[in-house]
Formats: sequence, C-alpha cells, structure tokens
Amino acid sequence: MEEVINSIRRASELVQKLEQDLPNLANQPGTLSLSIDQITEAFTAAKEKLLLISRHTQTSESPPMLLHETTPQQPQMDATLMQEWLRSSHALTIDQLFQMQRAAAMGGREVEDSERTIGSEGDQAQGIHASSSRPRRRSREANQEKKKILVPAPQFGNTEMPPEDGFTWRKYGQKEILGSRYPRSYYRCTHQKLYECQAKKMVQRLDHNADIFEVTYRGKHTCHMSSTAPSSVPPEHILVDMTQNSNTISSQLSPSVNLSLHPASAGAATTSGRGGASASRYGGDYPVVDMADAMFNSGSSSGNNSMEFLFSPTEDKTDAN
DNA sequence: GGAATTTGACCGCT
DNA sequence: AGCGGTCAAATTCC
Repeated sequence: MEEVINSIRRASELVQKLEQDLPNLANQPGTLSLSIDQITEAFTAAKEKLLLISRHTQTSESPPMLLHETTPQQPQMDATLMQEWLRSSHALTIDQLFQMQRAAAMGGREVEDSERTIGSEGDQAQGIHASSSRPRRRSREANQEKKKILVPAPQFGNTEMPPEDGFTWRKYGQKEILGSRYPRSYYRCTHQKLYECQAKKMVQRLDHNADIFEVTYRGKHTCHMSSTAPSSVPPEHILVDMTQNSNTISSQLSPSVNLSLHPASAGAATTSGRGGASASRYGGDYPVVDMADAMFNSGSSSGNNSMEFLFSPTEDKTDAN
C-alpha cells in the first residue's frame, strides 16, 4: 500500500509541477504531452499496484459495481464515471490543460459531435430578457453547448441525488418526461445571479437502470472566472453519445490526469442544497487525500476495488480516437 | 428572514 | 397540439 500512496504522491507532484509550468508550456504541445504521459504513468503504476493488492484482499463482498450487473454493455462505465466525478469535483486548470492539449493535438474535431451543439458563447442566447410580461428564452437548445454524461447514483446517503460534480446547483424545476419512468430535474448554477453564470444541468435516471443518472450540462460556467467563486469547470472530456449506442462513453483525452490541485472548489459541490447529500468532502487542501478518500469511501465501505473506478486498465488506453 | 425546493402554470419549439 | 424547459408563488428548512 505504501507504494501505491507513493505513486499517487508522485503523480500528484507532477500534476502540481505541470500546473506551475502551464503558462510556459502552453505553446509547447510536445512537452505538455510528455508531462501528461508521465502523470498518466504514475497513476497507472499506482493502479496496477492496487490491483495486485486488491486481488489478494478481494472477497466475495466486493462492492457492487452497478453497471456491471445490470448493463453489461457498458463495461467501462464505472471507471469513467468515477474519474469524471473526481475530475469535475476538482478540476479547473486541468480542464484547461485538456483544452489546450486538445487544441494542440488536433483540430479538436473528436469532441463529441452528436451531443454537442456548439454556439460560440451561447449563454447570452438564453433569452432572459424579453419584451412582454414573462421573459422567455429564445431558442431552446440552439447555440448552447450541451453535454451528456452518465453518473452512478450514490449507493449510500441520498441516492436520489447524483454525485456532486464540483458545482453548486439550485433546482428550479422538475418534470415528468414522456416515455420516461423517472422525472427530470432541472438545475441551474447557484451563482447565476452573482456571476451571471448560465450553466445548467438536467438530471434524470435512466429508464432501464435507476442506478444511473443521465446528466446533461448546458451552458458554461462563468462563475469560476471570479476569484471568489468556488466553481470549477464542468467536464469536457467525458461525453456520452446517447444517440448511437445507448451508453457509449467516449473518453477523449488522457483519462488519468484527473486530479487538479485546486482546493477552490471546496465545499461547493452539492446538488441538493440542504437536506441530504451535502457539501463536498473532497475539496480540501490535499488532493491526494481527497482522491484516496474518494477511492476508499465512495460506493462501499469495503472499498477494496474502488480504484477500478479511477484507473481501469482498459480505460487508461481508451482514448483511441 | 433568507435561501432552497416544490410544483402548477406558462410559453416556445417542433 | 403536445412536449419540454422555465418561471414564480408557495412551501420548507435552517
């Protein structure tokens, strides 16, 4: 276990270093890519060690990895989702890094076409201001970036809520959707007023698998621009093309670089304001600790296999295209 | 009392 | 016409 921790630490340091060098490396895609590879390797090493450990310690009461049970056609879901969750809980600069890397690597074309409706900065197209009595948005989805991800429902605590994702959301509506068993909930960024943040998300359980939330993000968070705003950036790189293969997750970029060292998002993560699931436990000053916490506390107390979430071997090499 | 959630109504889009 | 997204009053919670 010692080794695992060390590997994670090393990776974390690399991330930190990378973060510091980011301004210099911004126009050096090669070096940047190299750094990312190193980080990937470090995490992968940690994972492999963990796998070894967990093989030894694994018992029959290993935690139910939801998707494996119910939807075998989604073999990599849990790993990706966990990464997604962790990433979005912390990432700010890493996300930017991804964007830079993407831009450097290629035309950025691989970004999920089918689910992504780009409008240059579609937020103001929200139509908040209107003429008559009740202001309405204009085009509903046009000119709005829209991303779908699948998120596992918490297995403990308030399972009605999707896992926190690094932002604070305020629910503004819920609706029964035709043909769906579960209602869809509508959330907007809590800082909508303060920072005019137009980010929104819709959350809905999958019909065929109530353990999974389909979360659709729309709009961009502008609140993180503010130094006082606690937010980070929504996930960009895990996208689900729901239109083709019901649950195909495509991880576009090096999936192992998921940690950001930004404690800024501390405590900002909750989907429910009060009541049940609450503020983030993973927003502290020690990302490694946070990650470990997430790894070993999420999903199951036995937790021995939780690392699979983070570093699935297949996942690591998944960004095939 | 303020902030968040609930929920029925409203309205734009297809 | 009907569905889906949003509004906003009412309610709940801290």
